[in-house]
Amino acid sequence: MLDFLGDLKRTHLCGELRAADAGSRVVLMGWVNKRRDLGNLIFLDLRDRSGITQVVVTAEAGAEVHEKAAEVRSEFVLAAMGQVKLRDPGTVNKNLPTGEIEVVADELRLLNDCKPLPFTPADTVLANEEVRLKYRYIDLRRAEMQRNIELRHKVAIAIRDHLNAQGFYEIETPFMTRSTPEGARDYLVPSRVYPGEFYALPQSPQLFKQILMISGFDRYFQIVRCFRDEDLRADRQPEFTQIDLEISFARPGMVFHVVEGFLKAAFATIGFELETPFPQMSYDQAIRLYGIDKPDLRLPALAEVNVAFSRENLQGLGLSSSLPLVAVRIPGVGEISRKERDQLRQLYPARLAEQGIKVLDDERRLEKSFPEAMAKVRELSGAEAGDYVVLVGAGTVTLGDGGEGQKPATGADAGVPYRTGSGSAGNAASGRSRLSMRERQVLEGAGQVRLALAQRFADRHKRFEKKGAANDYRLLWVTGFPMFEWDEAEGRWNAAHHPFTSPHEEDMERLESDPGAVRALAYDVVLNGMELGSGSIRIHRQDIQAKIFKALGMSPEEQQARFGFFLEALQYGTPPHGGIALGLDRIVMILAGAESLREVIPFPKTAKAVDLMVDAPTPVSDRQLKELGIRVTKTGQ
RNA sequence: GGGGUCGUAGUUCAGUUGGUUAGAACGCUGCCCUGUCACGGCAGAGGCCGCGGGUUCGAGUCCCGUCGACCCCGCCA
Repeated sequence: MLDFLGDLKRTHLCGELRAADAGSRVVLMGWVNKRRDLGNLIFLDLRDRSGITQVVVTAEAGAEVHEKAAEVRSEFVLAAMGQVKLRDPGTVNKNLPTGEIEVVADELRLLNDCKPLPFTPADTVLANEEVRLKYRYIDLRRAEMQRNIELRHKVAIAIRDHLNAQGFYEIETPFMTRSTPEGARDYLVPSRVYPGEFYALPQSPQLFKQILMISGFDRYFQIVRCFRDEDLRADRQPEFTQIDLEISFARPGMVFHVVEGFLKAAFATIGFELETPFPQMSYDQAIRLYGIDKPDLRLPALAEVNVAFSRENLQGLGLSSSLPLVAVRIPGVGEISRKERDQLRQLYPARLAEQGIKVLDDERRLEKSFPEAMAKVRELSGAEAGDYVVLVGAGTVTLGDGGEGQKPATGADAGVPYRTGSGSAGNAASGRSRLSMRERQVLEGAGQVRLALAQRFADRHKRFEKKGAANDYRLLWVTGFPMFEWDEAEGRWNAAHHPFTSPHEEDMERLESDPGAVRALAYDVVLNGMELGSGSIRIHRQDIQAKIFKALGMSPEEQQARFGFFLEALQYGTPPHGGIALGLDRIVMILAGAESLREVIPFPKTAKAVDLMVDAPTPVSDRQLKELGIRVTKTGQ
């Protein structure tokens, strides 16, 4: 028999009571985390989001309350009234913040019962994720999920407070907007009023926030949901939350300062003091030192070790002498058996072999053949005893075993500047050392080997623990990204960041002559190998914006059709501006020490973009389709 | 789209070389128990071995297909 709440009021939360409260009369309300029924003595662990308090019901308290207590099961919802009592010294529970006291109940109200559960929040072994997601409301009761969601709240509040103090307005932008088929696929929303036409859910509020700058709001931010219809990963959900901001009259340094400020505040929520400002590194440097544009600084950089070998020795090893030979060092690995080493080879991306990139991982054998060179390699890479070192270089022979499907990379050793259509333009002109396509392949290959090994040996070198479980937060800015990337499939240039990014002022005249050499005023903020956010100084002049669209192969008509409203807006007094967007989910994931975004999103989707709890997506009725003027030609099952 | 791991009771898992009636723990039901906090004791219920097909005298186990969860590649301006 269930009771009504009546006008009963809660006096305390379940995690609040301490020894000092002994003697006071309290009313607690919550869920039964666990019951221990000893017959005439029953213990109920009552739980709410603040914690757990032990409620004791004895037979002496009266038949009515005792019978109710005996009836209670896991996750029943009840109100317990009684007196706080100090526990006898022998019965104190040191694992519980409230463990010094208990509530001796003289009355219980059963506010609701609970069916036998698929799993309980009190379980020590975690249920399968499929089950957890289907019964997400139960899963979210678990202490860990409660902590994660609370942390998310605190981080969002800390960031809001910080940005507010810095003069930012939080301004909402539409969810139903225009499809701009560039980059990720859009989620579309059909229009009933205009059959055959669609709104799109925003991949980001990019154009709206730029327009807000045109409108004179000076500093905008929004903690906003964004949508991308692409395949998922542990760190990618189709809907995700961004901390989106834009600043008028901005220089990159201003954006950096703001981001550093609110990240400091976010990390403070877990009691971690972040050092600011963050170091900065150019894109080229990142590739050279780490073989990736989002370097994980917790592990040693790559070392170029060509000088250790003579040209003949390199040729003897089947390696190109004119391309980098890179040492990858993973500290603290210790002895590796032959069998282990063979297994490690499975971790290296298959693409390396196709590209003719060699991984030399038999150090003992190399030492035998080239003792001096290998000593030099260890010196150059800073290796200490127990560090695992493998060499990555470009093979001279790119014909594979079977000799098929492994065409030699064109211009292999020729030092052809990467990303130039012509293959010859402006290396010297820029005054910057540009990586050839082949050099980049070697360095990126080494970067991938580095990450694969780092992950494999995460348990052996403490500094690099699993994805989220960092004890060491290394942030940095990566700057000077190329403006364009050559799209092999489409045979044209793509915007590396997005087409509203301003080219570097010095590189403007190369827009047409040598697009591959143009740097963008774009920047990423990177944490332990994960891209937390990405931003840029935007184009604020219509003429430059049109040039960029043109460089991207967009005809004036197409520009007009897709971005006409924006090109027009740019002409009505647009201030210079720039901004950034950071993934809130990723930040919270890192702070929570979680390994998947799903652990910090209350209602996430599965890898196939399904919500298992509400079972979405679903087919819709013919009536709905008819109203929208839509005919379905292909169904999922 | 491709590769990998997994799918057995409500849950987490075990299940040998293909061989009788598929097990354990927790949970659930009933009984006992006044100091438990992973309470304890006794008894009991609970299975489409993801689904479909095949091989076989015989399939949880082998083969093919399919569905689902997870991880990775592609993809993610």
